[in-house]
Amino acid sequence: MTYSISEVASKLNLTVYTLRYYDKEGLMPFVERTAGGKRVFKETDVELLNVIECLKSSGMPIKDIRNFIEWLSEGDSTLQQRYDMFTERKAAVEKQMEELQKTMDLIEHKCDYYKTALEAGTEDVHKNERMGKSVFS
Amino acid sequence: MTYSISEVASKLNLTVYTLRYYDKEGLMPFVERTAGGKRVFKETDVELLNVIECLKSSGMPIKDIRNFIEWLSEGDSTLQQRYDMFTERKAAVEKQMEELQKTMDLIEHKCDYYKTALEAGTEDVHKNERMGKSVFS
DNA sequence: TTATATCCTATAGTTAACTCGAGGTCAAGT
DNA sequence: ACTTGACCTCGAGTTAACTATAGGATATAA
Repeated sequence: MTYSISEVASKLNLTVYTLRYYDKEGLMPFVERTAGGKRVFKETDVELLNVIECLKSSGMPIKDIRNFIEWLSEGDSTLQQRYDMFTERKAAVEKQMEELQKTMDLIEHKCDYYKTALEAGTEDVHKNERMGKSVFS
Repeated sequence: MTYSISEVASKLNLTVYTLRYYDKEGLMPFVERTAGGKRVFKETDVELLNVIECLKSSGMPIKDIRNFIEWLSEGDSTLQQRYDMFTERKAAVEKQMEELQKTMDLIEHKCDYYKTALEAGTEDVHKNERMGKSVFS
C-alpha cells in the first residue's frame, strides 16, 4: 500500500506544504518518486513521519531531527547516538510534563478564584487573602 | 518591596528585552515609573507576570493575553470572561497533557527498541517484529 | 564631578516553521 | 485531443516572539 502526498497530509493532519517543506529540509530522503517525479509514500515512510511528529512534539527543532534521519541512513554504526537521543528526549518530555503540571495547578487555582468571585459578584471576596497564605492570588 | 527590570528578569528567567517587549505589547499597563522614567515593579506586578508566563505555557498567544490584561482593568464587569478564559485554558492544557503522554509513550518505546538493538549490536534483532503486532517500529 | 552601570525609546534584524503564488507537468476521464 | 485536478519546483512572503543596536538619560560610587 502506498500513499500520495495529500493522503499522507490528511492522515497526519498536516498540509502538503508542510510535507514538501520537511522534504526540502532533509527529513524525507527515503520517499521515492514516480517516473513523473511525484512522491510515493510507503507504509514505513508514514511511520517515520509519525516519529518525526513525535520528536517535534518533544520540542526538537527540525535541524536536529535531520541529524537523526541521517543516522538512520548510516545503519548500525549510529545505534548509540540514536539511543542517546531518545534518552535525552525522554528527559526533555519529563521536564515538560512537570512544567505543564505547574501551569495546570495555577490555572486550576484561578478557576476556583474566579468561580468564587463570580458567585459573590465581585473580586473583593478575595481581598483578605494574600497574607503569605499562598504564593499566587 | 519593589524591583528593577533586571531584577524581575532574573526572578522570572526572562531577559530585560523580553520584559520591555511585553510592555510594548500591552501586558504591563500597571507597572509604574520613577520621575526619571524607569520602570518600578511591585510585588503584584511580579505576580501578574507569573500569571502571564502561565498563560503563555498554556499555549496562549500574547495578543490574547493582552485581552485578559484589559479585562483586569475593567473590574468586576469582566469576571465572567476571565472565568471562561481560565476554564478554556484548563481544557487546552488537559489536551496538551494527553498529547505529551502519547509522545512519551512512543519515545519510551523507542528507548526500549534501541536498548535491545544496542545490546545485540544490530537493528536486525527487530526484523521479525512489525507484523501488525504494534503500530510503531 | 566624573566614571560606570543600568536604565530608557525607537527601530531594525533574526529565527523557526511554515505558507503561498507563479508557472509548469502529469495522468485519468470524456 | 482536451480538460481537470493533483502534483511538481523555486522563491518569496508571513507570523510570532523575541533579540539586538544606536543614541541618549539617570543614578550611584570614588
